[in-house]
Amino acid sequence: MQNTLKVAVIKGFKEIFDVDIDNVEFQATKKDFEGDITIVIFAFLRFVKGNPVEIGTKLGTYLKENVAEISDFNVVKGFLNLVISDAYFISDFNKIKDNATFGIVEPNPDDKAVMVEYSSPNTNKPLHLGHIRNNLLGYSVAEIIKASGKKVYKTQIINDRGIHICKSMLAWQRFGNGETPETSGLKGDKLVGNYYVAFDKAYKEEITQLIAQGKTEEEAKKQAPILLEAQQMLLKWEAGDEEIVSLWKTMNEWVYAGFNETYKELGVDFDKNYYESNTYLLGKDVVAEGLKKGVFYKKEDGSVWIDLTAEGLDEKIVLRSDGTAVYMTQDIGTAIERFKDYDLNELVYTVGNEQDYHFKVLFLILEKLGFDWAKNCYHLSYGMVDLPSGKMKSREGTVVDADDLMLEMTDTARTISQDLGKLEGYSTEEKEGLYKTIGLGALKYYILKVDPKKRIMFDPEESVDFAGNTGPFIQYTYARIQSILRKADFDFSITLSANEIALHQKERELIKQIQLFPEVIQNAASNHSPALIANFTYDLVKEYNSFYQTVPILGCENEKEKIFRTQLSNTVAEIIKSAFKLLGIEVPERM
RNA sequence: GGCUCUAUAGUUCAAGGGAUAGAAUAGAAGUUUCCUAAACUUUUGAUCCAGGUUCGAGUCCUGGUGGAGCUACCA
Repeated sequence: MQNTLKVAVIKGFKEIFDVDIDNVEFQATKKDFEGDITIVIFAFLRFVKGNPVEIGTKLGTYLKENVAEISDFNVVKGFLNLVISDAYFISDFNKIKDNATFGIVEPNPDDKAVMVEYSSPNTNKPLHLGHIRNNLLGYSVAEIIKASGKKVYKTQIINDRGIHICKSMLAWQRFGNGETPETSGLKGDKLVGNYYVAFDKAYKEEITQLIAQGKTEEEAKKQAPILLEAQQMLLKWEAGDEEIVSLWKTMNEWVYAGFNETYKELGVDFDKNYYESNTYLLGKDVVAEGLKKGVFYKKEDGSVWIDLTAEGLDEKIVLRSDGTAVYMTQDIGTAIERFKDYDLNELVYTVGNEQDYHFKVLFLILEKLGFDWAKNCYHLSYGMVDLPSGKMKSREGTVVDADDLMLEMTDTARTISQDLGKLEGYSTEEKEGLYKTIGLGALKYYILKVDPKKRIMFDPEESVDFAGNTGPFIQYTYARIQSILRKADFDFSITLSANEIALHQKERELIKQIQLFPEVIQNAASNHSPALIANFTYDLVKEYNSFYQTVPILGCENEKEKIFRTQLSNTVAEIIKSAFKLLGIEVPERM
């Protein structure tokens, strides 16, 4: 429609005013004014001198005469509001209702793919609320990009090596008495996490002792025997010590089993896992090459650096003086590896905003090394999840555990559902599945509706609601529509033409909202923002509920209107379902 | 100190440089003979401050102020 109008407007300006307009911008007409689509005349004042109202009137008259779909117009100040004919809306809606994948673009198999990295946990502790935001965002963005017509690979890099896992291993050796997930009944990640905490406790005790013996705090922190032992263990691991490597493998397997449970509950998945134990040596040869090319330089002590002061950043180390890799080295190597492994065009990193600087530097380095895909790397940066009690700190035990939180949400959904008592005739199993759908729907929607780069204040006690702009509110609308469809004992699949029905105002509004869906998906994909999908869906539901309360659907006496309104309901439900799928949220048939 | 992000109703979130800044929640008042009241309708209430650019600024620019993060030969 916009394209048709654009051509007509350009032609109109040429014929009426004899000027060439390069671009025309449209916006949806505000609800308080009559019309469907609006052209802002002010924007043309630099081409055509004169009174905006006069220009708008002339253009409106021209469009009404020359564009079949424009049935009327009005001009308010500098705004030309165009009224689009019912016939256009009805014929467009008929196309949408028969299109099962409306808004979703199939990927072209020949196109290069997008890789989305998210989650990327450490193997020394369970997933927490921060990981939930990361996982939900990464998964949803991957699904949205897929729906926008690109092939997508979901990946995570598992940080399975380093001093942190040695700490858990050491504590387990010392205090564990051979405890396993089986003997303790604990999830593997929880078990290993407990030993990480145990290490920290023992470490702190040793520090206190050393300080009592007269050391400074700094000395004590560096000299605590348990820490030195953990560092020894890391060296042994790097040397391939059989006993250490075997323990490392065992404990990591426990953690992976635990993570997989959490991922499954959360509804996220991955196409490929990268393990840091395999990738931590990558990147060194690239640094060597870069050194030859003069991208990097070497200091007297042998460490390698890049000077980014010309770009307004600092100098950054890329290789230690002992020749070992740092985080940046690995990331350089891993990025290159990924572009070798897959036919990629774009790489998205879902990582918290505390690493904004790191990724800015990383992308800049890749660009300087001459990789032209560097400009297609994107850091999907998101804000922290804050608790009323302050920042989450794993060492202080002030974290909200991912599994616990999901359980809590399901419990809340159960309580509310039971109070409402609407699920008679459902088996216990079906009910439990539904509580999970609703509870997780609330959690996911709550987190995804917020602009990723903003921080979220999360109050576990009360912040996740079931009324208002929430997941369950939208799920409820879907379930209600399913109820209508179950009761519709007539054939609502037949297609009605424009001369058979006249549109009610609420139906026009609803169709306009429905038509936006494909554009919203594209926008959400290019902005990497699930929040756009969430807020669109909420607007759609608001519009539908208003329609639902205003005009009778099954109770409508006019048979054709009844059919049309049922079709509208069905289409709204289909879009809710598609949109929520992109957010990783399920929709219930009943609730 | 330097760099980055952020600031909108009491609270949680919206607003592609466009019209009278929208929702939700909390507060006040109402609506169930049709389809699920987890709904709907009405109502009170906000752009951190000072400049600038523009026909037009919550949005862009400059300078403040508040909040957060980064500024490791940790990851």
